Amino acid sequence: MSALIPLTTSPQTQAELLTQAQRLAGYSLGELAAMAGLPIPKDLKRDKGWIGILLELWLGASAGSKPEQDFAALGVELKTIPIDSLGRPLETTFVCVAPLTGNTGVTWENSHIRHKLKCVLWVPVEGERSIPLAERRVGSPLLWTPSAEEERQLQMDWEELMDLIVLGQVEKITARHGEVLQLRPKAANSKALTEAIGAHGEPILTLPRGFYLKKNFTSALLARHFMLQTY
DNA sequence: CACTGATCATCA
DNA sequence: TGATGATCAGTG
Repeated sequence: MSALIPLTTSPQTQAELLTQAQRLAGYSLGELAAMAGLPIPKDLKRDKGWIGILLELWLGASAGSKPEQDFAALGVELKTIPIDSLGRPLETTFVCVAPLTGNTGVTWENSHIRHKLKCVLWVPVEGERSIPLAERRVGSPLLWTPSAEEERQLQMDWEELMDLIVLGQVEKITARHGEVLQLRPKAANSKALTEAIGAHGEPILTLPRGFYLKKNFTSALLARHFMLQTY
């Protein structure tokens, strides 16, 4: 019997990473935080990334702020995803910031988002606000690589959205564009602006945008793996 | 219910 | 400012 302890060093293989993630399944966030010596906030209002940080700690991810995958050596990105009692996502999933300028030569193949989604370790966590944060439990992890169909969907949406961005229509994009991928603000607040291309090709200032996976996509992805109902 | 736009903390 | 980690909260 081995004690449950956080990985202090990066996992060396995907199998090691997955095994460690599997060991966490069933534990509450309160238990994992206590064992890791991490203070537990009352709720996530002022600590929206707290669960992600906690899981990074337990899984030996290079914690913090690197513009790379969480497990660069393994080519794996870590994503926690809040789910309801039936395993359905409660929120869209942020993937990465969308490039609004300098997109010459950018294709789906060499895009940042494709690289991010090449391999993702999904860790579902109970997310209903009726459950106190400390009592929410970690679910079974899923090491995921997009299927051909999933990648096709992502590419279609990405190309549609990027076309609009490049053509100066970024401010006309709504969250309904795209079947599985959406573009929404991703900023500190509404006063944080970034450069983009205007309707007449001129530079404009607009809210930074991010790519988010819609719930229908992540729901199906989790369902495919866990064989849960998708409705 | 999904969509919308806004927001929070931390780091370089 | 923009990258990392995301969720909040109001409206159709």
